[in-house]
Amino acid sequence: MTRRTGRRPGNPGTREAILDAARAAFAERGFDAASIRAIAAAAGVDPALVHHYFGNKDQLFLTAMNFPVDPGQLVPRVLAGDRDGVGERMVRIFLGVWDSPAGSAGVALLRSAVSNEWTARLLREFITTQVLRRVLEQLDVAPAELPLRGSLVATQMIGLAMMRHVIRLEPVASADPEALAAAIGPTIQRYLTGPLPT
Amino acid sequence: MTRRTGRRPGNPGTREAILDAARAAFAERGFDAASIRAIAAAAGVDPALVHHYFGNKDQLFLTAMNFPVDPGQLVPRVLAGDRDGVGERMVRIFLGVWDSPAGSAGVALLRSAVSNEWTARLLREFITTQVLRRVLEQLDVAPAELPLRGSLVATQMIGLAMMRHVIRLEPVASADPEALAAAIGPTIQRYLTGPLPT
DNA sequence: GTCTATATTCCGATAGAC
DNA sequence: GTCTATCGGAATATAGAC
Repeated sequence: MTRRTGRRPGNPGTREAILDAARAAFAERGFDAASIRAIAAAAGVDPALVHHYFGNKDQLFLTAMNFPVDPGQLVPRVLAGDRDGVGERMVRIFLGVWDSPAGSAGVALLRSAVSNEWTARLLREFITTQVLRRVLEQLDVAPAELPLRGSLVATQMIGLAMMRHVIRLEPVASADPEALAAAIGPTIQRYLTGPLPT
Repeated sequence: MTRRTGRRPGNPGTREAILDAARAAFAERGFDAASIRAIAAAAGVDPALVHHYFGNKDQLFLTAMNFPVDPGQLVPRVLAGDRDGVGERMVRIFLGVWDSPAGSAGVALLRSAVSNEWTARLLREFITTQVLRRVLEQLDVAPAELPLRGSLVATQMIGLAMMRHVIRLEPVASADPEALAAAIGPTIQRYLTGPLPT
C-alpha cells in the first residue's frame, strides 16, 4: 500500500514542460514576441494553466531564466591556471555554456534585452554582478579600472554571443570553439590585464 | 504670377516627417514592436497615410533604412594611413557614425535583427557585402582567411554597438570615443592582420 | 492627399465550471 | 489541477468618402 503525505502535486511533469517550452520560445523570439498562448500550445496545455502556475508573463520569464548555470561555479574554472591563460579559458568556458542546452536561457535573456528595458536591466545586472565582478576581483586589477575593463570584456563576449547565436553570421556561427578561443582569447586577456589608454 | 508645371506634390514635408519618425521608432523599439500608429502619431499624421505612402510596414522600414551613411564613402577614410593604424581608425570612424544622427538607422537595424529573421538577413548582408569585404579586400589578406577575419571583426564591432547603444552598459555607453578607439583598436588590428589560429 | 470606419487577427489576463 | 469562455485592448491593413 502506498502512503501519501504532504501536498499532492498534479502532474509533476506539466510544470517543467511549460518551463522548457517557455525557455525555447523566449530564446527564439524574445520576451515581447513570445506569447503565453504559443508556449502553452508547445507544452500541450491550456494557456490559462500557465497563468495558474506562474501568475503572469514576467514571473514566467523569471522562473524560466532562474535555473541557468550558476556563474559562481564557473569562475574557479576560469581562474584555475596561469594568469596569462585566463582570457582563453574564459572564452572557452563561455562558449561551452552557450553551446549547451542551458545556453538557451542566455539567448533568451540576450534577445529579450534588446526590445524590453525590464529584461535589459536584468542582463546588465547579471553581467556586472554575477560574472565580471567575480572574475576581476580575483585578478588584482586596480579597482578604478575595474568597470572599464569589465565592460570592454562584455562588448567582446556579448558580440560573440550575438553573432554566433542570434544573428548567426558565418563562419563564426558554426566555428570550432577551440579555434574561437584561440582567436578571441588574447582580446579578453588584454582587456583584463593589458595596458589601458590613459 | 506663379506658373506650375509637372506633378504637384502634396505637403512635401510630410513624407520626410514620417521617415524621421519611423527611424526613431525603429531605433527605439525594433521592427516588430514599433507600430505604424505610433509612427504616424509622432509625425502628426493619420496612420492610413503611412500606408498610402509606403504600402506596408516592410517597405516603410526599407525606405527609412535606405538613406544611411554610404559605407563606400567611409572605406577610404579607414584605409587612409599606415597599415598598423587601420584597426584604431576603423573603431573611431565606426563610433563617429553610430554616435551621429545617422546612427539611428544602425541602431534600428541592429535592434530589429534580433527579433526578426527578415531584418537579420538584411544586417548579415550589410555587414558582409557593404563593410567588411570592402575593407578586407584592400588589405592583401589571404582570400581563404577573409570570412573568418571579417566575422571576428564583426563580433567586436557589433558587441561594441550593442553595449553602447542598445544595452547601454556603463562606462562603455558614455565613454569617450577616443578612449574606446585606443582600447579596442588593437583588437580589430589583430583580427584584420594578426596571426590566426591554424 | 488626407482621413473615417472597419475587417481581421492576436495578445494578456480573469472568472468560474468541473 | 485543468479547461471553457470571455473581457479589453492593440495591431496591420483595406475600402472608400471628401
